[in-house]
Parts: sequence; structure tokens; C-alpha cells
Amino acid sequence: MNSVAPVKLSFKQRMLQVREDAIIHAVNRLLAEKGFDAMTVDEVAAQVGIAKASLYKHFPSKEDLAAAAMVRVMRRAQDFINALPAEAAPLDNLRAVVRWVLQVKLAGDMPSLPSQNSSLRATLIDNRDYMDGLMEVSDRLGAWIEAAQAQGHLNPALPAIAILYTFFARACDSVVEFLQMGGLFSDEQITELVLSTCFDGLRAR
Amino acid sequence: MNSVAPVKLSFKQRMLQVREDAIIHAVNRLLAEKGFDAMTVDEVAAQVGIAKASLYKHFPSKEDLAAAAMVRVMRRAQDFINALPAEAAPLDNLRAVVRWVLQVKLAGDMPSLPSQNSSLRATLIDNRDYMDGLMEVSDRLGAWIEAAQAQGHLNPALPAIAILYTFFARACDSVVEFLQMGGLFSDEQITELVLSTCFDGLRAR
DNA sequence: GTCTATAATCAGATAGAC
DNA sequence: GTCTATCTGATTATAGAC
Repeated sequence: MNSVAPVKLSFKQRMLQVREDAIIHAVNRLLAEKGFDAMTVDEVAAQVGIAKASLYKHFPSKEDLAAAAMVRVMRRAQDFINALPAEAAPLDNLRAVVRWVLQVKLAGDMPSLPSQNSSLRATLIDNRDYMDGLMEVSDRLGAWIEAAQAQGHLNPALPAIAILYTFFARACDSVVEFLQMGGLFSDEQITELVLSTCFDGLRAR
Repeated sequence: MNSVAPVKLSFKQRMLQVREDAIIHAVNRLLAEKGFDAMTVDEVAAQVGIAKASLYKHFPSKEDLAAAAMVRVMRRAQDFINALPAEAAPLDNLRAVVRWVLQVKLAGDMPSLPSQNSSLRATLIDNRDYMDGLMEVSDRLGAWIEAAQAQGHLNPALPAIAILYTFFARACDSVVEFLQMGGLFSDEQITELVLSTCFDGLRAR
């Protein structure tokens, strides 16, 4: 009994993991496509192909579904950041991160949450995985920002926290949506335009 | 009869106008505070101090309420733009407009709509006042943008439309909310920080 | 036009069988 | 854990008296 139990458990857990991955993937897509308020739990269930009640066995609320999607994207960000060369110039790594964010957004994979929803905010703050990820990302980017400022690559007059927020805000930049809707520019062009305005500004140099 | 009718009508219309102004003002505040989805028609009615059914005598739907608020803010933008000196440098006028947008936002007077809601978008597109205002604002700013580019003040390599969208996007810039939430900066500091990153970029000059 | 009362619908969450 | 069926509450919108 004791010898087989772990194997069966592990298999069960793997199935569970796969199912939850499918759920989170669906949530991520729907959050990117229509946002939190317009996304319904029925839709999520339908997309995954399970009953709504089953969803609630995995996640206790709609807010927790959204939080799981945010944890997922935060993990991806951490993976990307950790894969960047430590020996590269901090400014280059920061540009690479912003480019990654824009590409995720342009691919329709960036979940978007309403910034004013308080119950959602509470759920996120209570979510340890999310907060840990957010803090690690902030620390990594913050270190690069200060290094780039010390090297004279980023404007030293700007508070580092303001620069950090400016990067985070690219994940919900309406300019990307406006340009994408217009249909005049390719995804690559949009990426370069937003990167240019972000780092170089609108004024001539 | 004919001699008094216009007076009575005008008085009635003035009362109507005042009432509708109060409604739109409440909608504007609620849209700025909680956004379209979280705002309920009951709340609007309660804030104005009238019954919900009376609201629907003035505006046929929640979407039309929001559209009226957008028309209002667009009118304010037009008024501000028209008051700017024609002889000033285009770049200065553009900076003034962006500063105005940030101040309205920081004062909690900038209504925010979900960019993905299709019924709302349809209502806005069908709203002549809104579309006319939007186009006039775009034309005025567009002319200044092109002039500033010709003078070498704005980066000529950027498409004018991308610059215009970058300005519009300041009305829903999450950086403002992030910085405001942190509580480390005054409204004036936030305004100058965002203006700086917008026009001068993050990189050192 | 304003009100009270109510319809109609939708969506988040749960009960209980299997 | 998954399902069907249902509950519960909230919300948009309207009916009908005054």
C-alpha cells in the first residue's frame, strides 16, 4: 500500500495540474481579450470544457481565477528576466523587458485587470505567489534602473520608482491598442514606436 | 398664448438643463472613481437625488449616460485648446494640453471607460457630439504636432498619429494612478514627472 | 417628469447526486 | 472531482399612478 500510494498520488496531481493549467490559460486569454468584468465564469468553464461547479472546486472565486492568471504572467516575466545576460548593460536588459511586455500584449496574452476593483485588489494582495513574484521583478528591475542611472544611461533626475512604474504601465498602455486598432502598423512597428517614445520621448534629440 | 409660451418653454428647458448637468456631473465623478462597469445606475440616481426611472427619462441607457460624460469632458478639452495662444510655439501648446489632461485626471475628474466594451463603443460612435468633438480635438492637436515636427521640436521620425495617440493615452495613464497611490509625490510632482517622461523619455539627455 | 414598484435578465456561487 | 440543477443577489430597464 505505502509503496504504490505516492505514485498514484503523483499521477493524480499531474492530472490536476494539467487541468488547472488549462483553466488558467483560458482565463488568461479571456482577461486579455475582454477584461475582468466582461469575462464570465460560464465562459471560462465553457472554454475549458468543464462544468462551472467544477471550476469552483479548483478556484474559490472569480477573483482567484484572475489572480492565478496574474501569477502565471508574473512567472513568465521572472523567467524572461532571469534568462537575460547579467553582463549586459542594464539599459539593454530593461529595453528587452519592455519589448517583451509589448510583444506579450500584442500577441493578446497580457491579462488586464481593472485597477479600481477593490475586492480584486484584496485577493491579489492576499496571494503570496503573486506578491512574491511582483516583488522579485521589482527588485530586479529596480537594481538595473539604478545602475543605468549611475552609468548616465537613464535620466538620474527621475525617481527610480517612477521609472519602474513607467515600465509596468506598458502592460496596459492604450497606445498599443489604439495603434493596433488603426491597422496601419505591424506589431513590430508598434513595438519600436512605443519603445522609442518610452525611452527617447516625443521631443527631437 | 404665443407671447408667453417661449418664456415658459425656456424656463422649463433651463430647469431641464440644470437637472441634466447635475446628472452628467454625477456620472462623470462616478466614472472617474470606479469606472463604467462598477458604476450602477442606482448610484447615479441616488447621487443626483432622483428616482432611477427619472434618469431614464433623460438618458435612454447607461451607455448614453457615459457618452454624455465623455461629451462633457471633450467640450472642456475643446474650450481649453481654443483658449491657448495661437502665436505660441506648437510644442508649448501641446505640453499645456497634456498638463491639463493630467491635472483633470489627478483631480479625479477624468471619466474612464473600458476600451473593450463594444456596446459602449457603438453608443459613442453613434453620438454625433462626441465624434465631432473628438475630431476637432484631433485636428487641432494634429496640426500642432506636424508644425512642431517641422520646426524640429518633436521627433520627425515618429508618425504624427502615434504622437496623437500618445497624448490621448495620458488620459488613462496607469503611471498617474500608481504614483498617486504610493502617496510619495504631490500632484504637481506627478504632473511634472509624467510630462518629463512623455516628452523627454527615460533616457538621459 | 417624477415617483414606487416590479419586471427581466444575468452572473457568481452552491447543493447534492454520482 | 465532475456533473445538473438551482439559488441568490445585483442590475438594467420599464409600467403605471400622480
